[in-house]
Amino acid sequence: MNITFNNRDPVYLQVVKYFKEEIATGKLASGQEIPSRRELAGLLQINPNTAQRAYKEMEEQKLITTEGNSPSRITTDGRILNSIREELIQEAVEVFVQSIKKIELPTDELLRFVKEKYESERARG
Amino acid sequence: MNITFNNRDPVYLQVVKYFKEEIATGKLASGQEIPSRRELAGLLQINPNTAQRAYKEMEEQKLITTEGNSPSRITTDGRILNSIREELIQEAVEVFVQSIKKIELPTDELLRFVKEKYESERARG
DNA sequence: TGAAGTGTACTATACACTTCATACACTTAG
DNA sequence: CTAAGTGTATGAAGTGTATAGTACACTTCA
Repeated sequence: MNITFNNRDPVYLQVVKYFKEEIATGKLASGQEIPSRRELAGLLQINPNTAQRAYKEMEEQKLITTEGNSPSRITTDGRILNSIREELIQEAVEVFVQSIKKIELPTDELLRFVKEKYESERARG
Repeated sequence: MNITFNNRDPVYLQVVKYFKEEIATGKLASGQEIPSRRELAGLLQINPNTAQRAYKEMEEQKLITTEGNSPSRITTDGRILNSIREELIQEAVEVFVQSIKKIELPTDELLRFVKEKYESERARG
């Protein structure tokens, strides 16, 4: 569990995004068990209610499923699993373009900035 | 005054960003007068205190200056004016890269997504 | 059977932040 | 001088999030 919270966004949404990223990168697989609410709360040092809220959000988005009181699992719905990666990318690109478009920067210049920053960031990570 | 507010970010910060964009694109020039707090509030349909807070924020960032109760003006400090554009770009790129880096997308693929979205957006605007 | 763990739900509280309402001192135009 | 407009300051109100505590039905397992 390698996750650091920022103060800007709600914790439960950051948890949701974390799980989406884990799925998108294959670190969490179809049908895989995930920690219980209380266990996750302990791992991340957050309140159990916050963990519950994150899981509830993921249930509604059909990322995970829960039957009775069995441990929750990553969904086995292939369409959803495949769409998560695409969704994360499109969402990030959308937000970025909206935030930058008023500057009226030439396309090649913009791409150069992105390429530079992205590669320097990947070199570290 | 062409500005639409979202519900996610504080209004006063959206106002600040709006002014920065106007400066970065040359629509607001060095030393130019800007509306009074109450006048801006009327134009944007916001509370005068919210306008005040936006102006206060811009004062602190030295984007605008106010002497006595004369109308506030865009700063004439060339270094600041030149840095605003760069700042907006770098900030947007930084946020974008941070939000996307965990997906581990090949660089060329990422650039293709950005290029596509950016150009389709500029075609409309 | 009984204890522990599970998901779920509810209320109450605290805190940070934004926005709103009001007031005050000052300057300027009529 | 008076009235309107200006910038500024202060406290109240509203909103959303996180936390705390409790409760209940259910399953699992010793």
